[in-house]
Amino acid sequence: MAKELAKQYDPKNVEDCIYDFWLKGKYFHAKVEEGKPTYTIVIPPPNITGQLHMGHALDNTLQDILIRWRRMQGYDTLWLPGTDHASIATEAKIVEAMKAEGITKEDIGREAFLERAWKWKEQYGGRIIQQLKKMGSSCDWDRERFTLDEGCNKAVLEVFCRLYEKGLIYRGERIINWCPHCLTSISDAEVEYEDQAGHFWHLRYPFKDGSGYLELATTRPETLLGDTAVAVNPNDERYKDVIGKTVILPIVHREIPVVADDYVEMDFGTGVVKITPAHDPNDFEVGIRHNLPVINVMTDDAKITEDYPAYAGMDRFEARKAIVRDLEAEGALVRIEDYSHNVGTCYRCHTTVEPRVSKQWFVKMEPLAKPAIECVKSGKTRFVPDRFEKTYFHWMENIKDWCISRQLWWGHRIPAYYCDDCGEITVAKSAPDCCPKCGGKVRQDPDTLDTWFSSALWPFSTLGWPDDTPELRHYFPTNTLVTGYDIIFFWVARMIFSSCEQMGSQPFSTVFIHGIVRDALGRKMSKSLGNGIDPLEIIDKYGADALRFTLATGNSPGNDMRFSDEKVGSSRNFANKLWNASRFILMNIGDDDIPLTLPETLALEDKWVLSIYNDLVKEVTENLEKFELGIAVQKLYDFIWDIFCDWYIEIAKIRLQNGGEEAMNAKRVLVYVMSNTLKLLHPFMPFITEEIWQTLPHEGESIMISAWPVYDSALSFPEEEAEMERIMTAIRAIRNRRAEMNVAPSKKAKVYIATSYADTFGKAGIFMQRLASASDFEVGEAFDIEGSVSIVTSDAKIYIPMGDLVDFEAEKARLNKELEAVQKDLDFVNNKLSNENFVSKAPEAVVNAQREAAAKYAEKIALLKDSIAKLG
RNA sequence: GGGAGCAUAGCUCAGCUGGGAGAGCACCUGCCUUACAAGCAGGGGGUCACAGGUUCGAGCCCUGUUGUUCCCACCA
Repeated sequence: MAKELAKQYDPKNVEDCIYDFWLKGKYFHAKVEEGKPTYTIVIPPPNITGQLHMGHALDNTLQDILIRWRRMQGYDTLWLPGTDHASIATEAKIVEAMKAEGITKEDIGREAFLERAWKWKEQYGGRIIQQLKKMGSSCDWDRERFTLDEGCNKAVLEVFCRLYEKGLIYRGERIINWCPHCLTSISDAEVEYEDQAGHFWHLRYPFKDGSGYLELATTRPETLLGDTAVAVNPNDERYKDVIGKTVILPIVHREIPVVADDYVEMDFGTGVVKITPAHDPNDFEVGIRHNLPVINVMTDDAKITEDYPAYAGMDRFEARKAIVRDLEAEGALVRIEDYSHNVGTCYRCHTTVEPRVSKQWFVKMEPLAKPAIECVKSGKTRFVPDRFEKTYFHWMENIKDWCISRQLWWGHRIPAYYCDDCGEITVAKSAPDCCPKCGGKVRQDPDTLDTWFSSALWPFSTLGWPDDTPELRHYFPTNTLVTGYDIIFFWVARMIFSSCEQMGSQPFSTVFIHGIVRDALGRKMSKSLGNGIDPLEIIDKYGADALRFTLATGNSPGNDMRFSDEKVGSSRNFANKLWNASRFILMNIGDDDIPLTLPETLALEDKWVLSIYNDLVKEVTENLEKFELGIAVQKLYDFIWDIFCDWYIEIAKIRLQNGGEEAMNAKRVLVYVMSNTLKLLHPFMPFITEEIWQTLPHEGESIMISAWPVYDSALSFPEEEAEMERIMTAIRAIRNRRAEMNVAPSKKAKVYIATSYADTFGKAGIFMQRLASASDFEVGEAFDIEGSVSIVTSDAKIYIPMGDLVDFEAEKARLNKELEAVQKDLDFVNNKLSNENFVSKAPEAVVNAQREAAAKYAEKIALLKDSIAKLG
């Protein structure tokens, strides 16, 4: 039965085993129980290319805490897991692997490429799932999904067609962000702006009529090849006369007009701007307003086209140098100025994006944004912390159309079919045999959709939509979405508008936002810095519980946290503390049969610990409801370590040693408090709590399906709490005094307590022996002890005869010092109480508390004075 | 240019709706007190960034300042 347990807890022997036990019990599986309240979380699907990092570890710890807690509360709980196909990232990985073999995408063709991609997915896609299991994640693995699986594809096609029919998806030639490295368009959200040091090249564009020139500045001289106008502000007095004139583009020697447009700022630079509609979003708009030609001067990989033989084939930055040189030779270069400016880069590869005109598919956002804004404004979806709603609104209110087509193969293929004969475009869920208009041959659009298009449908596509499934009816809308603030735009916002549009309802009621996990120095963990900490290594070293506990403790909603090894170390110590507390209990109960209920007779200390435990239940539950996970876990830590271990167990030893019924009662309370506290801690530290709970007397198969404790007014004992507090104060005061005097714990001394709380202290004698090195103990109204140290608390005066150890002068000085301090306290409180305004305006409870404090201080002063007087 | 966060003990951070400041780590002292030295007991250490204001009362609310981090934005 009672096996010999190691002094130190070793998570390695425990965690995998317990996880298998949970899987075998099917405890993670959501059963779709009609009539039961539900609690649902869909996982932010990690990329199949990814390896578990601290961000995942935090995100999934928080989700698992919420899920486990709600499951114990009796909800029909679903945590739906899955992975994301991550089109750009995955395709890049496979292309790279092929490069090593010396082949390209084009060499093998689309089908063979996709075959490879799926193979890759089968091989590596499950890796991160295994890693999530190491964390203890209680996902319903029977319902694992993939953003590119059949069901998600069905949902994607449905949404695409619906939006197309409503006119909310269109195809058009627009200026988009192009990544010359990834060779695809990317959305606005996927552009990351970086401040880069660059230059301002001041150039001269001469008038055709020879009447001088216009001076302007550019940060990108190479785009000059595509200039089709020069613009000034219509209200700019300086240039009133040149509007409509013609200038000669340097180097190219093309004639281009001077146009007037409000876009030009008069007080910036010279007030003249070169207009390159094909390579600048603003210029593109200007071009439309003035009906300017659009001249694309670059290839897909950002090299100059054959149209400019002098620069053809040059990379854009190479071409820049060559063009500047030629400008200088031509006398068109005025000067070069240092200038730092914002440059857009690809979020994946950080290549400078090239704005480029091309034909792409777009989602018209404005009509979709409106209901999505309303969804949050009305409170159907709320953000925790709510300041992120501001971010969300700002983005939604200024949203532009979403470029959704990608020039990639790995992804959901756009369901648009073009007729080569008549040019008809057919958008349909399944490929038409021929053109519905002319019967001609059709071919499908080669492009795929932005990965986020399918992730946007995740909360309902994973539940079976567009089919009407029991899961969808039962679990949708979901409850909580847990994610980092860094993907509010990418994902959260898009799920909200997609759900509002397709489901007519919010996808989830709460968005619980967390920050990012930084390294010990506060730096973002990154591959290039090499400062990433591998969660799996941490688990290996300290255990998953310690990692989870650390992440939960550090969590304050929406805030970043720093991660360090030392923090996990103290979490591990806590796990060990828990382990040893349980060892102590197990050693004491031995083979005894311990009922799981509380005994009829409760001792003072029992009532005290139960009362505090009972409040803890209430507080932890409330904290969880408010997503204050870090506060909840801190309270559990304090209770377990300070209250239960340091005080209750120590005191319980007295009765345990006495044996008999007393001992049995103590055991029952120990088991009761311990196992119920384990339940409260279980969502945070699932493995060790299960392990201990199983070895303690228990009912049921697993702690993870046991009932979450509820507050019980029968366990509220405020009177006993106050009594214990008096005793504890006295014990602390004695310990303090002895420590100051450097008295070894082994040197026991008799303790006399003079107090008006004789009843209370009457019960404390044995505590004093155990916890305050008392050899003997006496309570009375007053004592007159020769050669003793006296200690004063607000409830009692304590004498400890120490004989020759006592230095009367020092003793007197100390007491006087203390008297002074207490007098100060009393003055402060009295000052408050004599303030008319305070007494009349402050709440009664606050005033009463101050009055009580004053009385205590006064009492203590009296006792101190008495002591001093006795010393002569 | 707009917006947001942060500033509390040597370090990392809590501090819920305003009622005399807390934890962990680190440090100092004493203890192997048979659950735990990954521990026990005790201790030192803070004009809560600065300046105003509201209030009987401000770490907390308001205004401004400074420092710092981040997000958004088309000034070529």
